[in-house]
Amino acid sequence: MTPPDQIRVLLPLPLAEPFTYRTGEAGPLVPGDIVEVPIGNRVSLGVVWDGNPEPLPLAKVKAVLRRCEAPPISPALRKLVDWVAGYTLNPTGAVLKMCLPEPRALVEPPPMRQILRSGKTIEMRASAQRDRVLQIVAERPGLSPPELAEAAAVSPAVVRKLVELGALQADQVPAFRPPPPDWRRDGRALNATQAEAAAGLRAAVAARDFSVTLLEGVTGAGKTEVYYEAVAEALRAGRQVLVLLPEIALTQQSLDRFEQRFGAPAWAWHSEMAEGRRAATLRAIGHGEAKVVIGARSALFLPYADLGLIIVDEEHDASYKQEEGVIYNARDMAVVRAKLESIAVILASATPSLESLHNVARRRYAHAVLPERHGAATLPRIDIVDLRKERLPAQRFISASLQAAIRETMENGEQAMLFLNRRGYAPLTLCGACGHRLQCPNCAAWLVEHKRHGRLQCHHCGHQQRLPDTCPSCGAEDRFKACGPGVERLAEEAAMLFPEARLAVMASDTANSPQQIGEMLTRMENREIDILVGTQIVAKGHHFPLLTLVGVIDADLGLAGGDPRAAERTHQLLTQVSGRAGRADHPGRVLLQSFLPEHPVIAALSRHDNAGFIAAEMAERQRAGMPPFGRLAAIILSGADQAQVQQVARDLARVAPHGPGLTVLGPAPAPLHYLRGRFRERLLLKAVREIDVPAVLREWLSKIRLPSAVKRAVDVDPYSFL
DNA sequence: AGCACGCCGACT
DNA sequence: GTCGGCGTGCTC
Repeated sequence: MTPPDQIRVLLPLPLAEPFTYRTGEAGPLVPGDIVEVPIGNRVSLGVVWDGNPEPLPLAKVKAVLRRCEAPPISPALRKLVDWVAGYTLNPTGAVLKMCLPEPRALVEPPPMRQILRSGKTIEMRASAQRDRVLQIVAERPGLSPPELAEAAAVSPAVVRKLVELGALQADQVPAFRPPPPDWRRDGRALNATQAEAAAGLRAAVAARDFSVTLLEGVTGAGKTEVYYEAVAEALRAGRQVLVLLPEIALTQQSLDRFEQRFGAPAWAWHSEMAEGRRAATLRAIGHGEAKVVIGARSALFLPYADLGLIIVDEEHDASYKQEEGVIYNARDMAVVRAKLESIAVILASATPSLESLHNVARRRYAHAVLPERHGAATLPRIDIVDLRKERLPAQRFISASLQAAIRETMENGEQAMLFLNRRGYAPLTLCGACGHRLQCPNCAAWLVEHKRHGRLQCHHCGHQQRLPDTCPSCGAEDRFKACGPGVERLAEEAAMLFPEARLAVMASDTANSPQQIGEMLTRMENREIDILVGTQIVAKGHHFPLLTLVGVIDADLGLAGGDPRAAERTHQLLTQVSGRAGRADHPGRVLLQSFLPEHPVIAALSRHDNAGFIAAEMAERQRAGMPPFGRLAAIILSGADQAQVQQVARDLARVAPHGPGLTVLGPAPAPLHYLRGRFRERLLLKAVREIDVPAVLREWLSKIRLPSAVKRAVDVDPYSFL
């Protein structure tokens, strides 16, 4: 037996199991306590974990340094960490790291803010900059160093030096704390169906038990207003709410809307936030001060003090899938967390995933449907432009029909949007003399020209280079030809066709911060833009009252490649884009340019036959044993030596599990067979629902020891079926 | 994840 | 002759 003063401590490191420590001077410790422990020759935070330590030679066992004054990690979150680690086949410590992304934040004293006032009169060299700073501080004491530097138009270094010299006096005051949201405020009036759905959601929250509700409603049906009622209910009970969004692009408008509704700001969480802000937010979450968090998928694992409700907005969205490190789907893990916390979760979408619809059909999820559009607006008319009949001139991408529709829209004083899910100028650049294609040195992918940066970019690894003057293959000068359209090129064509139009391009690289996106949306709302050209970033969320025409440049784009999920994805994306057209009393119109008008996806869209498409897709999945009727897991092996990776993949295939309801496909080159300098092979396990896939994977993978040069990633429930 | 240890190329 | 590159392996 292990000595009674030994405990297990999980460290936020990629370690499979907690380590054993002695309680030492730290006194009695219980699971969930945050402690400081020695590891190697440094010090790390860790969490006291459940269970008894494995016996270990006493000499190896070190003592806990101290117990931290921090809110403990709750039993539900500890269970979630263990569960996710087991399900995704990742080290438990790697999952814990997602709960403590800013480890010191929980432990450190509350954030303070430095403010400045005039200090001693001292002998120093005078300068215009210093004089300005001292004058401003005399008039307006209480500014922070960066604010003062900004106000005096000097660099922060000037202010820093004056503090150092004593000419400025710095004081510490508690950082600004936003007031809590007011759940007593009334929201917008709801119609009968909305009110009914809201009542159901309120009841689910008040039940203080696990439940899942799929909230389905077309764009503009008022989903947000309805789930705000559930938020109000959770706030009334004094509990915290997490609202997950698929993209940080949507956070700003979501925050604005929340503040309008509840009279106080929510807390944002996403990976682009500055470190200090993240730390302050994490602290507020852990101490229960942050009542509502609006965030990207990484917000799911944070240590909420008292979580009472999770909302997953746009639940069908592929961005919920984390594709690196611990590979997980935040929507699915939100349901798991809700189960472990015994709370309600709401999945909201205009185009629910087949998984969620299937769970509704199996009566595992409740279903609330908001059928009609809010107000007088009707669904847009969707027409197909058959590009086989209406040929486009070479290197042109806007058909005559679409052009005419844009002209008409502009003459009516309304706005148009052109949708093309491709960033940059052209997806491929080749040499007109020899046909050489400009390719990424680290990936099996073409380099994409971005004219506004004057560079070629790889969209997979971040490689960038200047457009060369001569062809690297044949040396021909100035013979590069752009092939195919990207949004930049589309905007160029639109500008040529409509020289008087005010154009804007919106893609993840032209508008990448919530602020920039917010600005763009405001310009659109204020009618400072006539034609908005955008990638999928414009597909979701926002409503533009005067946008009446949506042109989809290449409706077939997502259908290529043969992935059986492509149909579902494309259908969702195009439904979302189409939903942008027409609001309030302006009927909308959508033109889909397609070479495949008979394709089930395109045909269903033009008939507004959502139900028919879903039914056909479900039947096909069932026939093929694909999700949501069967389970999938992918294993991706990668390494710099292609032959070695292939060998390991074959070895793994040789010991693949077999049995009723189990199939292993592959190995085959992964969809991107060369990425960031590594070759990738993929194996796919397909199983019937009843099979415990992670257990099968664990058993299988334990049979092969990987050479250290070959890395393995496991993707349970992969998003791509290929 | 860090960090140390360890074995092969360009410099004081 | 050393300094230092990053491959490999360990941390209670």
